[in-house]
Amino acid sequence: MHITSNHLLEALRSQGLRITAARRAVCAVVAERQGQHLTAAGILEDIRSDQGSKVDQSTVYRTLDALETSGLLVHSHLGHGPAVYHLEAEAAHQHVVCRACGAAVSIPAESLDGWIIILRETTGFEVDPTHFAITGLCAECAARRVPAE
Amino acid sequence: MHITSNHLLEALRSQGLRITAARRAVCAVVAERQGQHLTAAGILEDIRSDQGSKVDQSTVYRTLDALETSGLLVHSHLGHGPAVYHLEAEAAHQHVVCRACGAAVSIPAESLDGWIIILRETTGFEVDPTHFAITGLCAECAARRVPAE
DNA sequence: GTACATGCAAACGTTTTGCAGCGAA
DNA sequence: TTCGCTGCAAAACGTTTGCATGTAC
Repeated sequence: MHITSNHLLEALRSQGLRITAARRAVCAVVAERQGQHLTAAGILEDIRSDQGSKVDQSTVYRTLDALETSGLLVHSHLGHGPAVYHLEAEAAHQHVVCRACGAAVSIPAESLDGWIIILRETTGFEVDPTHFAITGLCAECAARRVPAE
Repeated sequence: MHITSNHLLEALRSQGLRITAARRAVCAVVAERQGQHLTAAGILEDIRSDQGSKVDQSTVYRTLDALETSGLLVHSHLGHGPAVYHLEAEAAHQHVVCRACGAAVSIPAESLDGWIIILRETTGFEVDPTHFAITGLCAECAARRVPAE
């Protein structure tokens, strides 16, 4: 599934919001970079360099917020650092991230299915199976350290 | 298992650190409030009200950091807001965080044990079972929205 | 006495907010 | 024309750091 900038703008319009140059710029970057982990700062820089236009950071945050309200975008806080945004409709990219070296390991999606179902039955919580990051230590870093932190 | 303030201070001493009034105050709160999700700000307030003494926030952070180095304390980032601290010796639990309302649900660590073991055997990755949050929708928010499945 | 720890204050990175003017509808 | 949106600047937030003083050992 491919989301275009127009899809995003249409979602904003259907919320009764106006289509402005700033919102076009943000949506263009979000559509262009889909599949990546976007940060507000990264989007801001893209707009400045790729498009040469100037949009304020507060406007970027406000637009991302509107896109989240529309349900097309979600953000997560993966530990330290800025929040990361990605399209809700993106393909699953489940991975675990090494907190020491930053390496990402892909894991089979099905392996968690049973647990997700149990969690839903016991707590009502709907785990988002398409996107979450788990931290830990990759094989290399685990061998180098005694797990502590 | 009950951890006392002295356990914590002893751990600091064995790192070659000095026992000071500020560290006593922080350890007292951590020991007293075990089982709860502590924040740096909450610890600071406890010290001020419960004990009437004054400790600077930077000292609280530095002491918590030292306790983490000792391995007795861990912290997690549950999305928005401040980091939460809890004793390592406490019953391990995962945090599941609602991406809509930010509510955090604690779940027993054992429910993931099988999966963690499989992951270690297949990829060598050592999941840190206390330091990650899984995103999803809590029961309330899931009921309010139709999940874009 | 000598490191080390502290309080203070200021800096930090990320995000939010107040406001006057601009611009989409 | 109207009200929503914008840029700007400043504040808010949680956390970290530099430094002179204080204190455990």
